[in-house]
Amino acid sequence: MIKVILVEDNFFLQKALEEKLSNFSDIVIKDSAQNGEEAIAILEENHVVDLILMDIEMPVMNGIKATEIIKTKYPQIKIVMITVFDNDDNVFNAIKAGADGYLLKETKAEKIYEAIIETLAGGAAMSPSIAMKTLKLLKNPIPFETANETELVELSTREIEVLEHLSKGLKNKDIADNLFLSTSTVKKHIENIYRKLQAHNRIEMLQKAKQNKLI
Amino acid sequence: MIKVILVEDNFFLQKALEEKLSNFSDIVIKDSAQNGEEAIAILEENHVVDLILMDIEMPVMNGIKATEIIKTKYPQIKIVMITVFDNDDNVFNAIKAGADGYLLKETKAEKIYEAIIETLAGGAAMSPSIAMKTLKLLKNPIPFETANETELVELSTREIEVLEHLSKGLKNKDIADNLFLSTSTVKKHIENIYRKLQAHNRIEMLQKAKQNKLI
DNA sequence: AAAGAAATAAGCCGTTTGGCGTATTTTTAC
DNA sequence: GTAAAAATACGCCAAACGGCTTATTTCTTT
Repeated sequence: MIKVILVEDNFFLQKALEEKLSNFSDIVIKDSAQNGEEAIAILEENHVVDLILMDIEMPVMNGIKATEIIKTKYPQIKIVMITVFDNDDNVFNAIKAGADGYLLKETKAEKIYEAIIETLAGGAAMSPSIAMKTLKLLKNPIPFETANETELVELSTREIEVLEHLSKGLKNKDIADNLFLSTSTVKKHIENIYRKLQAHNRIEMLQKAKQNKLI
Repeated sequence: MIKVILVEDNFFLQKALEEKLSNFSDIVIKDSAQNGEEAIAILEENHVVDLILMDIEMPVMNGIKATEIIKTKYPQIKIVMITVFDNDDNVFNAIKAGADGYLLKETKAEKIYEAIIETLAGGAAMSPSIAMKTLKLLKNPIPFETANETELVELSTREIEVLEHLSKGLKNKDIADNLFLSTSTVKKHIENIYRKLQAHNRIEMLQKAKQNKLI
C-alpha cells in the first residue's frame, strides 16, 4: 500500500484528486492538508508516508517552502508538485526545494498514478511542458532573475517562431525554408518584431527579446 | 500525418522501432539512416520532417553531434534521443545539443507514441529516470564547470574589443568611430574573428564567443 | 455578419555585411 | 635584429539586411 498525503487548499480540487486516485487500489490517501504548515504538522505526528502531492499556491505556507522543510527533515518522502502554474520561477524553485516531480493540474488520473509509481521507483515525473522547461533551464542557466515588474512586450506565435530561428543565426532565406514561408513574409515578421521591440538589427533584437523574456 | 525519420545503426533495433510505430496510423516513417551523416544527407535532400528518433551511439557520426548540426540548420525539427545508455554525460550533452526528449530503448510502443505527440505539441518527453537526472543536474549546477574540457579559442585584445562592441548590436561604422579605426579595419577584425570562431554572421559569432567564454 | 488582428506575399531602394585579395606599419617574441 | 603576429587600411563584389508601401487571405472575436 502506497501512503499518500494531499496538500491542497482548494477543497474541490482536493476532492477531485481523491476521486482520481480512488480507482487505484494500491494507493491510500492517508491524510490531507490545506497548506504547508498543516502538512508539516501532520508529518510531525506521523511521518510514515511514501509520497506527498503538493500544491504550490497556498495560504499560510506555500508548497515550495513546505517542500524545502519537509525534504530537509524527511528526505525519503517523495514530493510531487501539482499546480496550475508552470512559470519558470515556480519550476526552478520547486526543483531547488527538492521536488521529485511536477505535474499540471489538468493531468489525467492514469498519469498521476503512473507518476506516483515511477517516482517511488526512483524516477521523476513531469508533465511534458514542464520537462521542456527544465531542458531550457539546463541549456540556459539564467536562474538569476530579478523581479522585473515592467510590462513585457508580447509577440505573436509566428513572430516567436521566427525569433527563435533568428536566434540560431539563420538567415532569412533559411528561416523561410524551414517555416515554409516566402522571404518577404519572414522579412515582414522581422520588421514587426523590430517595431515592437524597438530594435534595428538582429543583435539588438535578441537583447531586447531576452529582456522581455521571449527567449 | 506525422513524418518521422529513424536514425539507428543496429538493423534489428531499427526494425523493432518501425514495428512499434506501425501500430499508429498517424505516423509515417519517411526514411531511415544508419548514422548521423546519413541523416543529415537525407535532410539536405528534403527537410519536410516533423521529428527524428535518434540513437546516440553510432559509427561515423554519433547522435549528439548530428543533433547539434540538425538543430542549428533546422531548429523546427524535433529530435528525441533513444538510447540504452543514460549516463549523465550523454544526457547532459544531448540536452546541450538541443534534444527535445530522451527515451530509453526499453520504452514501450505506446510511450514512444505519446512522446512523439507530446514533443510535437511543444513539450518534452523523458523516461522517468532521465527526468530524475535532469532534476539533479538542475539542482547541482556542476556540469557547467566540468563538462567543458575543450580548449578554448583565443582572440587578440583588439578583437575582443571589437567583439564587445559587436555584442551591443553596433554596426561597423559605429564601432570604427568608437575605437578610432577605419571601417576597413573593423571589417578585417571581424573577418578574423569569424575565421577563428568558424562563424559566418554576427549572431553565430556571439554564440561561439559565449561557448568560448569570450563574453 | 462585421470588425480587427494576424499571417501571408511582392517590389523597391539604399545600406550593411561578409568574403576575398593586397599592403603597410607596429608590436611582440626569440 | 629579425621573424612572426597583430593592427592598420583600401578596394571590389555579391549577398543579405532593414525600411517602406501595398495587398490579399485567414483567423478571432464580438
